[in-house]
Amino acid sequence: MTPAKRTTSADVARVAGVSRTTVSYVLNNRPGEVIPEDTRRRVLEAAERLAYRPRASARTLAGGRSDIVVLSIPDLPIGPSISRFVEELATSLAKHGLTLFTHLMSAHGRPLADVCATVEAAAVLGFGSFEPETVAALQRLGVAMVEPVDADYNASMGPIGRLQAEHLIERGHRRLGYALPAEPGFRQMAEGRLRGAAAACAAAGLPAPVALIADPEAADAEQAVSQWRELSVTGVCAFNDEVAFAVLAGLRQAGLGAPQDMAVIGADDIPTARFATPPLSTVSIDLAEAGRHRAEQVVTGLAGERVDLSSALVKVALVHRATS
Amino acid sequence: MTPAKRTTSADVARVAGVSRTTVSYVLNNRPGEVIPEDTRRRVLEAAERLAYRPRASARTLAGGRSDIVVLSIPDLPIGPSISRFVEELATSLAKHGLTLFTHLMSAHGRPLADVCATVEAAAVLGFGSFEPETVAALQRLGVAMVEPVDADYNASMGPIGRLQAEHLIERGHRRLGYALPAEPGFRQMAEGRLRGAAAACAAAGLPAPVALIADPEAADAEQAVSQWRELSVTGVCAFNDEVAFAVLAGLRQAGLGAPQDMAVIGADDIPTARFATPPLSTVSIDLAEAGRHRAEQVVTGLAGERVDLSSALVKVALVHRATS
DNA sequence: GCGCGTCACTGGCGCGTGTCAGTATCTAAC
DNA sequence: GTTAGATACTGACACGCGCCAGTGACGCGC
Repeated sequence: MTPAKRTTSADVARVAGVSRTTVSYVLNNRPGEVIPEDTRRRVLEAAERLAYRPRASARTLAGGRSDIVVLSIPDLPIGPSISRFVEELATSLAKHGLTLFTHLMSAHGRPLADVCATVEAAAVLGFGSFEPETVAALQRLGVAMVEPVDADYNASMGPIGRLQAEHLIERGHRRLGYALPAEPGFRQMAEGRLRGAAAACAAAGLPAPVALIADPEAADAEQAVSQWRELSVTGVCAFNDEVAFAVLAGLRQAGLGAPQDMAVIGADDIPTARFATPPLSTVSIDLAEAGRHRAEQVVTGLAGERVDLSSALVKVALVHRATS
Repeated sequence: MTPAKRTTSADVARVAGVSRTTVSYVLNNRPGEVIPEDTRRRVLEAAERLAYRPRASARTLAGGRSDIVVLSIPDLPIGPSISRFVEELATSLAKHGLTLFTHLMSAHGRPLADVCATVEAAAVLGFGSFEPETVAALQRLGVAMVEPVDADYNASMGPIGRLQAEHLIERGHRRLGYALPAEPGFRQMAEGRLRGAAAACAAAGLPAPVALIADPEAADAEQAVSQWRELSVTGVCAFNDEVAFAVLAGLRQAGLGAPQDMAVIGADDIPTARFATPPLSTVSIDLAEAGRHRAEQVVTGLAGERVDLSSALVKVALVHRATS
C-alpha cells in the first residue's frame, strides 16, 4: 500500500555520501560547526532531490521542544481585523520555522494546558490575560514562553477609544456615551477601549462617557438611545462597528438619525461600514504590523533573550464618514 | 530550572507496580487485550495522580501517524458562519482525540503538503477542491485521508443560490441578476451559488441570472446596477451579505432604493444584516451541524471504512426582511 | 620525532511511546 | 504426568532525529 517509505535523514546521508550527523548539521546550519562548501552543497542537493522533510515528531522528541506556537483565541466572533492579525502572525512565525496553531477556547475538547502538553508547545500566546493557575500549569510543563497578555493588542485598545472620543469632542460634543456589546468574551477589550475614551474626556475637562449596552444580537439599543438622550448625550462611541450599527438601528427605531440627532462612531472599519446607509464613521486598526511585531517578539523570546512587551505597534486611524 | 521532569508512562508504571506495556494497554484500552479490573484501576489512578499526559511527539513517532487533522482555509475573510463551522468541527474532532489544525493558505510559510509532512497529519480537509498534484503529494506522504472536496460545504452552495432565486421569482421578478465578489478566493463558492440560482431560474422557465461583479472593497457596484437596469433586471441575488450591501450602496448612489427599484437578497445572515437600513433579506446557513457531521466522517474514514461524502447536512433558511 | 591544534567528520546514545513476541502461572483435559 | 490453552503480564526493539564525545588526518613549531 505504501511502498515508498518516507525519506529520512539517513537516506539523505547515504545519497550525499556523508553521515547522518553531518546532514543534521548542514540542514540546521548549526552554529560553530564548520562545513566545507562542497560537502554542504552535496547534502543540500541530496535533500532537495529526495524531497526530504524532517519529521516534526522525531525532532520534537529528540529536542524536547517543538516548534509549535499556540495561540489561544477566546470565545468571540473572529472579525476581519483579528483574522488579519492571526494571518500575519502565522506567516511571520513560519519564516522562522515556527508553526502557529490556533486553539479556539470555545472548542472545549480539552483545557489549554492539556493541548499544550501533548504538542509540547514552545510558546503560548493569547488575547487578554490567562488565569494565574493556567500560567503556572504551562510553566510547569516547560513551555518556554507564556505571554499572558497580548501586550500589543491590549495596548491598542486605549488609543482606539481615545481617538473616538477626541473626534467627537473636537466636533463639539460635550457629553458622550459609550456603547458596549453584551458578549462576555469582549469584556476585556471593551474595558480597554472605554478607558481610552474616558481618558480623552478627562483631558478635555469633560465627565466620563455614559456606558450602556447596545448588543448587535439583541434589541436593547433603542432603550440605550433613550437613556442617553435623557442624559443629554449627543455623541456615542461604539465598541466596534457592529455595535455602532445596533445603535444606529436604535436611533432609527426612535425616529432619529445620525449625525443630526446623535453622532455615532464605530471601530474596526469592517467592510460594510463604508457602504452602510449612512456610511459609518469609525476607527481603522492595522493589526498586520502588530502580527509581524508579535512574531518577532516570540522569536527573540524563544532565543532566551528578554523581550520588551511594552511597545505597542498597532496603527489606528480615524475614518471620518457620515455618522459623526 | 526544570527540576520536575515531566512524567512519563514509565513513572506511571512504577507507581502502579506494573510494566510500561501494561500502562499503554490500559490507557489506550487496546482491543483484544484483557486486563483485570483491579490492575486497570491501579493504572488509571496512578495516571490521574501523576497528571500523566502522553507526549504527542513520541506517540506519533512510534505510531507513524499523528492525531492531527489539518483544515486548509483559503485566502478569504473568515466570516462568522465559517468560523462557526471550524469551531464545531474542532470540538467534535477533539471528542475523538483528534486535534484540528487550521492552516491558512494565505499564511504562505510553506505549501500545504510540507506542513502536513512535518506534522504527519492523519487527515487533510479543505474548502473547495485541492489541485490533483497536491492530492497526489499528500497521498504519497501516507496521509490516511485526503478530502479534496468539502462535500457538505460545496453541496450547500447550490441550495443557497436556489433559495435566493426562488424567493425573488416567487415575489414576481422575471429577470434576475447575480452579484459576485472580486476576491478570487471566493470563486469556487460563488460559482456553486450561482449555479443554484441558475437552476432555479431554469426550473421556472426563466433565463439565467446576469452575473456581474459588485465587490464590497471596490466601487464597481453602481456600474453593475446600471447594467442590470439596462437589461431590465429587477431582482439581484448577492453572493453574500457584504456584496449585497455593496449593491445597496450602488443603488443609493444612483438615487434608487430597495426593494422598490430593485430587490436585493444576500446570504450568510451576518449580524449587521438585521440592523442595516433597511434590514437585509438574506439566507441563513447553519454550518454547525455540518461541522459535527464532517468530524464524524473523518473519524469513520480514519477507522478505515469507506465514507459517503454525498450527504449534505447544511441547513439553509430564507430570512425575509425589507430589501426584497 | 613529538606534541599540539585545527579540520572534517562520524558512532552511538537518548528522547517516550507502541507493539510484538515471549514467559510464567494456572486450570482443565486426556 | 503431560499437553493445551487461557490469563496476565513483561522485555526489548523500532520509530527519526539532535547532539555529545570522539577519531583520524593533516599542518606546524620545536
